[in-house]
Amino acid sequence: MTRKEELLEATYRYVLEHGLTQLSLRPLAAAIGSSPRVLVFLFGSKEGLVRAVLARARTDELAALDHVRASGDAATIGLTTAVECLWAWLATPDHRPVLTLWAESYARSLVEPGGVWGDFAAATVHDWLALLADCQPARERHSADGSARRTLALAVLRGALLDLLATGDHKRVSAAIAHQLPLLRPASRTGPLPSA
Amino acid sequence: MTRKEELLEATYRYVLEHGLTQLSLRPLAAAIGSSPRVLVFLFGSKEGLVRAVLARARTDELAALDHVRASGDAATIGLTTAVECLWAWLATPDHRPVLTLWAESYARSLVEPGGVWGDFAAATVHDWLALLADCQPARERHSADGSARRTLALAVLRGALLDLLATGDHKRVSAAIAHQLPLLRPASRTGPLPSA
DNA sequence: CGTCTACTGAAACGACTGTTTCAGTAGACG
DNA sequence: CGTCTACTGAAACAGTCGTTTCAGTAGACG
Repeated sequence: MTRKEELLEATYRYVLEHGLTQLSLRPLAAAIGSSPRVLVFLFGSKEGLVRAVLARARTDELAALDHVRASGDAATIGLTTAVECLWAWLATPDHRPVLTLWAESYARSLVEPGGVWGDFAAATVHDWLALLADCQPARERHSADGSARRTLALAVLRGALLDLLATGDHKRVSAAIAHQLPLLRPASRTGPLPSA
Repeated sequence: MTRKEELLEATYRYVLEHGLTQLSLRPLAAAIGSSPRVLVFLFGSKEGLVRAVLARARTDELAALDHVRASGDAATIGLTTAVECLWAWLATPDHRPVLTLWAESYARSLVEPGGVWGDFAAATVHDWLALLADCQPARERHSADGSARRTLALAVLRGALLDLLATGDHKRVSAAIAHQLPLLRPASRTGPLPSA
């Protein structure tokens, strides 16, 4: 592992604790045992460092998504199972820092669309919708109804995440997700079913 | 209207365009025709000004909530109508700046819980849950099931808002909300109903 | 040995930050 | 008129910011 990779990992850990929008080179360098000079030398500029951190965070996010894809042939598990699996990942306490960073980056890209943060918000919406589409049966996937239903599934997950990050009330929010799960079946079979 | 109120309104408009976390006194003062000296004199400090702006934004938010409460005796409209009404407000293009500011403040209070931003995120979750509880029938309101269902309603609204702010795809997101509406009826009557 | 490349510490640069100091101005009151 | 209070413009203060300059050090190669 090169020195650059080491410093990126250390910076990533620092950012998970202190946030990214107010990141400053001198306090960061002091905390991770480096210097502003070296950080700029290795990453080109502070902007380059921030980009690298965002890319590093994206690695974690994509890993979570791939974990869902790998939990069986995607198209067979359906939205319900996908949401269940994704929520299990989102609600894991260890993932809280990276999810807070995610929320911070999302909001930042809404306020300042251009520049370093770019279209982070739109990109992540697209990523997650693509995953959910992969989990839908082919016929449902390409229908307007299917588009609305995976959009709904994503909204429930994102909204529940915001609630959980703010209140920490795992029990209440997970109960809400549990409420929603049976309602994500194909439209022709909405409502309480005798079995799957 | 005092000079202080005028400057607060001008600052509020400026913040809706430029964001709040990166607010700086000199560019702000230049844009609204004042000076850093006067802003500090009137609001005590930059922190005092930020607090005043947050309180000003809260005024808009509470006005929207009261608008729902006033649209009929709250307890009689139910979660479905409440969500429908709230989404109409959230999806109004004119409200986009204040909602972006809301998302920014929400994320900021997650990253830095203490200080100026305080418990903004937790407080706003509580406000909205309280409104939704007001819209539930008394018996449902005090049940664990009712708590989960209004939590779910809030999550859908918040998640859909994040999607809309990032993509602007009003049609797709509103379709998702429309999908959810019939599913928010009391649990004993979940699923497609013959009528209300 | 000499030389070249990769890397890094210390310090300085200019631009910005919130805040304060100082010197007023404008208006009300006696 | 004098005086007092409320307000404000200009400038300076001390601090931090990202970045750059300069002067090296360490190691590889010939």
